[in-house]
Parts: sequence; C-alpha cells; structure tokens
Amino acid sequence: MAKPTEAELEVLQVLWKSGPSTVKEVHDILATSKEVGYTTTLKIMQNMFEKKLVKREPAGRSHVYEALVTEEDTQKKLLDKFLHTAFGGSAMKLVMQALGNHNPSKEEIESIRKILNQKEGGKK
Amino acid sequence: MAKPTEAELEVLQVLWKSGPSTVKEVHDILATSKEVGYTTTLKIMQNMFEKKLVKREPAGRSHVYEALVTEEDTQKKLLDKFLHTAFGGSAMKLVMQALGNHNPSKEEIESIRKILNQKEGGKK
DNA sequence: ATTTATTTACGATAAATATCGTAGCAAATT
DNA sequence: AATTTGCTACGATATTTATCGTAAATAAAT
Repeated sequence: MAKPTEAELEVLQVLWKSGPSTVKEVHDILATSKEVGYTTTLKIMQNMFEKKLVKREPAGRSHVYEALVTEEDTQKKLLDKFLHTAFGGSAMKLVMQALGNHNPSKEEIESIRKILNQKEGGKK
Repeated sequence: MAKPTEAELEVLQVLWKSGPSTVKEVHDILATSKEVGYTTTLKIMQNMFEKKLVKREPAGRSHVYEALVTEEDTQKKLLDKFLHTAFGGSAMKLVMQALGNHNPSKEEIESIRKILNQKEGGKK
C-alpha cells in the first residue's frame, strides 16, 4: 500500500466517514474547511485511484469512489512511521505528549485505564 | 518555525540525542541505518541552517551544528498536525492505537496512570 | 435542436524535497 | 613544497506533491 499524502488523507477521512462518495461530495466537504479548486480535489482522487488507495464505479456520468484501505490499517501504518520520524520510536513519549496537550474527558480517561489494565494483565 | 521535513527530523533527532555535532558525526549515525551520501546529509543540514532549524559554529575546518528547536516543541507541533491529518483530530484514537500496537512496560504503564490521575484531579 | 451545466481527462506549472557530483579550499601528511 | 584528505559550497537533476486551466463528453434544461 502506497503511503497517502496529506491531501490524500483528507480525502480518505471523508470517505471513511461518509462512505462511498462522488468527487463532488468529497469536494463540497473539503471546501467547507479550506480553499481548494474542484479540479484539484478531482486530481487528487484520480491519483488515489492510480495508487489503488480507492476504487471507483461509474454511476451515471460520474464516479463513486470508495476507500480501499481501512481507517485502522492506515492509521496504524502512519503511526508507526510517525513514531519513528518524529518521536524516535518512543511510543510512550508520544502518548504522554498527546495526553498532555489534550484534555481527555472522564470517559476517555476510563477507556485508557481499561487498556492499561489489560496490558498489565496480559503480562506474565 | 518552519516545519521540518522527514529527512530533517532524522537529523534533529541525532542532534537532540547527541548534542551539538558536525555533519560527519550526524552522517555517520544516519548512515548506520540507511544508505545516504555524505553530501546529501550536508545539504539537508545546510537547508536546516537556512531555515533556522539549527545554528552552526565554525570549528576548525568544519562546522558544529546545534538544534535551535527543542524536541518537545517540535513534537508538539508535529503531533498536532498529525493528529489532524491522520486521526481527524481524535487524540484518544491515537493514544489507543499507540497503546494497542506497542507493549508498554510496567514502568511506562505507571507513568501513564500518573498522568491520568493528574488530569482527572485537575478537573473541577 | 441548442444551450447550459456537470463531470471527467489531460496535461501544464509550480513548489518542495531529496539526492548527489564537482569544484574549491584549507589542513595534515609526505 | 607537493600531495592527499576532509570539509564546505554551489549548483544540477530527479521526484513528489499540489494546484489548476482547458478541452471533451454527456446529460439536463430550454
């Protein structure tokens, strides 16, 4: 799987969230948060098709694009890489930064505690 | 502060870890983990000097380079961006992925618990 | 049947990144 | 003093990414 660029990731996020979508649908969403031309979004999605990050089906006169990579897999791969390049491989440094900068809700704190307990339990 | 590229980050990590270093010193370390020409490393570091990511002092016939950005600041900025592009802004998803993929040691688990306690305590 | 709107396709351009060759310079070695 | 060695400086080239204009095709509206 070729690594998606930043612009491609933005598209993927829309596809993950909204499901199969046309260029127009994706573009309309992206355009609410940034200035970008229609053909730019189109081109990015065409590139993604070339790279096999998405598949597409003709539908009427347009195409419906669908992600070929899952959110989880992609995030895992990106995280691995990011961990290495930005944090020298230290997952803990990253987790602590992320927790430090953000303000987790009670519920979130609880979910993390649960994960920690599992992790600890899992050790022999 | 201009955003460092991946190659620049690798250099920064060496500088953060080893402290002020010459191009040769940085290059020798990088070269242990990847194929790269000396002038490539040199050029990257010269670019970083232009961008003010590092400063340098002549020392004999070479230069000693030193990071001008701290590890923490840089990681925080990169994390913010990464969070947005790769995880759609969800710090929790990221933390959980990171914890899920990695196997934290007892000590690490403890440090995270401490942070969580603080966070929780800090709420009113 | 024309015209208008929507959409894709193609390709041009620009900007950022990465990589390295070659030249020049100064110090160390002979 | 001449040669070799170890640097830096200065581009040249290639690659990747981003952005968009224009043309062509097709469907919809008049």
